Amino acid sequence: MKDRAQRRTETHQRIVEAAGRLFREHGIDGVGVDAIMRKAGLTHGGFYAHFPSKEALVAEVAHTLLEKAAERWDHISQSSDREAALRRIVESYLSPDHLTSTSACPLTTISTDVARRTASRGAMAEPLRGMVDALGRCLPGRPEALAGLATMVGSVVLARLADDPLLAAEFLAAAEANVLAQANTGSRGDAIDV
Amino acid sequence: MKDRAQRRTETHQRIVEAAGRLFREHGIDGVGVDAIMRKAGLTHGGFYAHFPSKEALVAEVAHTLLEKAAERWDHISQSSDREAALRRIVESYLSPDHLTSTSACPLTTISTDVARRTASRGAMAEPLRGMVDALGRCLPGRPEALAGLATMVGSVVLARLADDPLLAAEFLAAAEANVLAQANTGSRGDAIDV
DNA sequence: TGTACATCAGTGAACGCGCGTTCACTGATGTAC
DNA sequence: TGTACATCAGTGAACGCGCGTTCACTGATGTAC
Repeated sequence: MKDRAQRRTETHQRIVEAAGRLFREHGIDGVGVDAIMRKAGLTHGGFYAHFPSKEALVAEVAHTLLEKAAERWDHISQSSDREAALRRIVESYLSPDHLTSTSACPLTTISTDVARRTASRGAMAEPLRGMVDALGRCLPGRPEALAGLATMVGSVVLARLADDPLLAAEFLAAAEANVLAQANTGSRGDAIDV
Repeated sequence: MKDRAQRRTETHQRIVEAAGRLFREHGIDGVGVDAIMRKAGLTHGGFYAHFPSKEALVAEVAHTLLEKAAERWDHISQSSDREAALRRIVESYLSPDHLTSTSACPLTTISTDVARRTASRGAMAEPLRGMVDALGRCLPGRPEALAGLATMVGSVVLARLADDPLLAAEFLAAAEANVLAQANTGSRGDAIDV
């Protein structure tokens, strides 16, 4: 029974992992159950031994993907050197690789799709709060964390839409300057130059 | 011949308009040609008298929607009172109505869908540059405009995802403070309090 | 330990359905004389 | 101005296809004695 349960869990995670990659690359409606199961090394019929519906998978994938990102940020934000932690988060989020990676942040790839679906809307809410909290630990306050996350997500989305490496790089650089500058606002002192 | 051409153009625009609303509300893959034509007061077969394919419509809708937004911002940004112009743009973009409106900015609703489709990728690039330029006229420089647009787009997307009116309002308020504060950065002087 | 039976993750054919697209057609609007 | 013909925006039935889901089944792994 233990082997069985363990294998089952492993397969379940393999499906979630495969779907996570495919959803981010082609959009949720751009990927069928068949393609997901093939990527997970299985056939489509077995899908319903693991999920009641595709919508249930979407909700789990959305939550899982953002939860992992939240955990990473949480870990980094525990560092005693706040500015270094902020720089680590911001620089990796706003790196050129993030624009094309199949492991891109779900906030920049499937957030609008997820928000529209009643079944999965809300699945990302809790890890989203976690990301705001983690960022908040590296910045003067909560408003800076909320705006900082928004700036990063928006710049990645717009950089992809620009369809021009130069404009894309400008978006990322401008966002980086904006967020890093927030570290020195409010009670911490005067703004640095952007 | 003039009546015919005029009627044809009107119908064409009616289809684009209907598709624009439906795409933003349900996503591009969430709306069929049939639904679009019915909303435009026609039957689905007539669609191909106006567009070679659904993908062609997607590209035109994406471009048209953002072009209109760019023109609005461009007009506002011509004002002599830069700060008032900025406030007009920012406050309307970050109003609670923007979260649920069927005429929401396409950058916050269909940008990821559009960016993924080879046929429509790039359709929004030119009006996107226009929006950056317009915002730039109300802010000290180009980096502030790029970051400001990213912040506004990101905060609307995340506010929708929050699935909680309070957190949503926090995102919008934080973004508003961030962008308005940019008006006083760089060569213009020290930062105002957020 | 060996045997008989139970479980159940995974298979693959089949389903109904809605999609994007095609096409023969209609009938109102346009042109030619 | 009136008549005959041409045009073409729009109709609606039909198409092939891929989707999400179902289901009878298989066979490896588990349990009972």
